[in-house]
Amino acid sequence: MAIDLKAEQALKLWHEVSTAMVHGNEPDLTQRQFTILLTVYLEPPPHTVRGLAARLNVTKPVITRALDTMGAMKLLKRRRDERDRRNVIIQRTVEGSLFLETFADTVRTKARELPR
Amino acid sequence: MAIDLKAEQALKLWHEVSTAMVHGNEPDLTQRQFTILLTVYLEPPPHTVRGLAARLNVTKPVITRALDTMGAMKLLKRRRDERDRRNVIIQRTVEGSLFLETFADTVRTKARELPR
DNA sequence: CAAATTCGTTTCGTTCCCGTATCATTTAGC
DNA sequence: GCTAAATGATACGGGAACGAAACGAATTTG
Repeated sequence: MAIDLKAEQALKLWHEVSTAMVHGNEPDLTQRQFTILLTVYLEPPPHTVRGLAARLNVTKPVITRALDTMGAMKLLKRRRDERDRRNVIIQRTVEGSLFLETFADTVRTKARELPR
Repeated sequence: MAIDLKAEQALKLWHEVSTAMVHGNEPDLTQRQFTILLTVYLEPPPHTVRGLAARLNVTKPVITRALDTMGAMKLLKRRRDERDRRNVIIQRTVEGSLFLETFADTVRTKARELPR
């Protein structure tokens, strides 16, 4: 059975989750950074700087900088591709998985509490 | 019937909507700006700078600047409170309503297409 | 009516993100 | 081997957002 949302429910869901994130003290990621993080965790590897840039329609430095920032937060990590040492493979971390699990829980809770 | 999402569905929904927004050429709002916009459109008026700052746990200049930015985009507008001229009332606009309607449509479409 | 308070804005200095252009390293082609 | 191409990182200048503090205007208080 498909997930069917009314327009107001959709907005309310986004509002509550966003408010929870802004209000809380979780890592403060930009829209792009969060999108990059989700892409790495949801789409099949391997992920490269170039691939992510093309996938999200942004320039390469955007990806490099996002990896710097989120790498420092331990949400992602870089690894050299040994088969072609020009490439950098972006990998998940335990901390990143936990962060996204917590986020998913927030979404689920807010969705369940949505008025009909 | 409550909206019941699996963790993976929640992440996937966020990912697809975020990707659509990053990829598209819609107004580029920060997380905070978008949250402010949703608050103004979803919660009962009147909305003041001070009220929004307290509601979202941010400083007042954050609200003032967000109103500058989003006001220039015509997503919101300011009005003096004539009963107490120290206050500024934040109001919706037609453009803002349209923008959020389009956004809600994106969420609904992505939710409906979610795998089980 | 003078002083204190409230409200939104502005200023200041800082930090972060952006796109363009360029760089170093590695690989591929001849 | 030597040049050309590919990949990711970096330098640079510009713009936007940040928090803290100070400010002007309006209102409330004593």
